[in-house]
Amino acid sequence: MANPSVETVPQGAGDANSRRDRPPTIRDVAELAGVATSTVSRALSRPDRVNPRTRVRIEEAAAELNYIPSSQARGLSSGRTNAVAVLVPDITNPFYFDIIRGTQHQLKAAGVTQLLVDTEESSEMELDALHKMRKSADGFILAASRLTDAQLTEVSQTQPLVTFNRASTSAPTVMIDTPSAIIQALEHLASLGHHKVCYVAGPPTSWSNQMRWKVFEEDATKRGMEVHRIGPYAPKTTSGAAAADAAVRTGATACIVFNDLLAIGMLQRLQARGIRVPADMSIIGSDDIFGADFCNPPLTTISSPIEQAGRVAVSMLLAQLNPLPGSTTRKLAVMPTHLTVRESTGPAPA
Amino acid sequence: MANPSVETVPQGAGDANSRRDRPPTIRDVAELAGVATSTVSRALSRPDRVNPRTRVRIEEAAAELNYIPSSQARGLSSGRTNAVAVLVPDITNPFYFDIIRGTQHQLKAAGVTQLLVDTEESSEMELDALHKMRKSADGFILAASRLTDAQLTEVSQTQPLVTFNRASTSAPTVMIDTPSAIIQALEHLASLGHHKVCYVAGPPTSWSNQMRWKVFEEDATKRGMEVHRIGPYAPKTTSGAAAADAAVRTGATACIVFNDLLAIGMLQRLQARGIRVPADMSIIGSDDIFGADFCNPPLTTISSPIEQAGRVAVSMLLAQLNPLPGSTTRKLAVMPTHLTVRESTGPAPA
DNA sequence: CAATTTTTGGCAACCGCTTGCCGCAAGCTT
DNA sequence: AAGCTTGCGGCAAGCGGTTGCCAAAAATTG
Repeated sequence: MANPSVETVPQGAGDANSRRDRPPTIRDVAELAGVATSTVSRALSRPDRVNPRTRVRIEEAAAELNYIPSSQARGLSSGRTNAVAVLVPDITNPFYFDIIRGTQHQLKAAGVTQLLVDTEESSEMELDALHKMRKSADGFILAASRLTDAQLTEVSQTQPLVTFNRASTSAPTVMIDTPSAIIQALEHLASLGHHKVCYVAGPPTSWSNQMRWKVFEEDATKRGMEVHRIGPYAPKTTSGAAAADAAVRTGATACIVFNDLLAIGMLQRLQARGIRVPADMSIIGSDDIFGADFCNPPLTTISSPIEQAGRVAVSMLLAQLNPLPGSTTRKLAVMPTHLTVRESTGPAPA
Repeated sequence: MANPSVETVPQGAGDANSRRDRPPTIRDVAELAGVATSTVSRALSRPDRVNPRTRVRIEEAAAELNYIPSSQARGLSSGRTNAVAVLVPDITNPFYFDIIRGTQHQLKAAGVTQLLVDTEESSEMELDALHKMRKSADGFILAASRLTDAQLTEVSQTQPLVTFNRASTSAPTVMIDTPSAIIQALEHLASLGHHKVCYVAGPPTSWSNQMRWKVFEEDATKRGMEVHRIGPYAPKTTSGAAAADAAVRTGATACIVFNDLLAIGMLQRLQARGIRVPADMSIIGSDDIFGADFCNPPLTTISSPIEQAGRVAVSMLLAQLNPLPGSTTRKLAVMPTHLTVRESTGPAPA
């Protein structure tokens, strides 16, 4: 600093600023750096808009004061909240934990706050959250949305969002490659000699449930299998008992189950009833959630990179929020799936 | 309203307000109701501060416009954000999922937003989050804080917080009754004839880990048991293998493990090595997380109402934020624990 | 060296809401 | 009836930033 005038900023408050009780504001920084607040603001958000020298000075001042801009105030004037809301149908479900983990991770990396919302499997709550939070979030990630196509379309026109595991023509989507997964699972079952298969259905409003059933039916029929369907069941372990009993009653030798939670519940019930898995019945779950590897028997399941899906969803949303000139925003990401064969599947009983 | 002058507010925009593109602000509501914005503000936040008649009028106007106050703006002027941050060491750990679920639930009921932060088991990140978010959250819930006593004390002077599973003299705390739990577990083991017991330790910085060990050592010694200790291990299933091997090597016939994650990992390893649980070795976990009931064998574990603990933590924090005149704020809540005996514990080998 | 362009930083008007203070009108006292 | 509370609503000053606009300073040009 060769220029002494720089040091001679008007210091009305003497050293009072070194230890004020309130958190420092942009004004404190401005004063300390001897510039206007607008300059501080610019130095911090659009660094190339100010002279490198002043920028450094401001940065130093900010660092010295331990200044952190108020996201509130920033949001007020800029209209951006720097937060995105993640809506999940059921925060209790480990499947969503995985996705939350993914979004959380990626959001954090981007310096964006995650607002977590449990919509309790209800489209009303979902819509309500979407509405109430339109001001407090820059965008939304809808995991397994329960909204109708029309609702989804309407909402997506008002606010930036990306859906996860819910096809949509109106909004960017990241999906799990369910069709492929179901086909892999049926192939596995077929190779083990199963002829009578049963789909254990989840929530009727779940798009992925519908999708799974559709592909299941098509492909199993094509293979000449006897196809059954039971359900719907709530995607919880506690629903597993009913599902297991119903499954046994169909006479099927193998089940593909809507998700792991339900599958694990079935496992427990089957064991309690003395029905051996996989000797008497094979079970295939879906999602490969926490626990699928250590339940008894370990569950054969459709694995998908859920956490990664969460990250991708965030990336897509962020890309939508800050459109980069060159790149066009991706409208669809399909996450690959594979069958993780563990011990809940085996040869069809003779 | 007999006074016509009230109705005769300047209406520059005619009926343009019925369908503006931007979300309605408090001004729109004020205009529609024919009052000042301050009155709207009060009608909405301190209803008894305005005349019931005007309040109704304002409420109607607000409803008609579908008005939702901007939490940003509200926060800016009132200094409150209506959000609380929940810091957990590892969002990946099902244990914290339970507590998150509890806090989320209770916070939602209070109309407060939950800000979830993963501190990655690092006290620096924890401190950093505490600092960075001091403006964006009204209070903090520190789950299993990694902070030192001094840090905790200092922080708790600046911002409202409650700690969970981390004793603190400076901040309100909700704790799991670990001592009792460990004693119950040892009692259980003793009654099964075990004499050589081993504590499998978790993160050294974890207060509850230290606590558990302390009580374990005291009580086991008092019972004349041979006590071992191994660890520390990261509280993840993947650390279970090393822990299991080390445990076997101690010659102990029963282990009390820092948490279920680690215990389940040990179960897997022991099974892989052909060591039967509980015939050859008994295992007791802690927390009763998701999965503890369906792992193989189902895990005997220390159950505690974690989700409820989350709710209590929120209540205590909220009480601290809006002190009710009459009531004194509770400084400590201890959640009861009990031993859930499943199949991973059995008689000591002969 | 004057004229012109580009940088750089300041001014000030918000963003949407809260709140201290004030004044008016109505209700009570005596 | 005059004097005092009390209840209700408006005014206006912020809260802590951002940003369009403008002018001074610096760099470029002929």
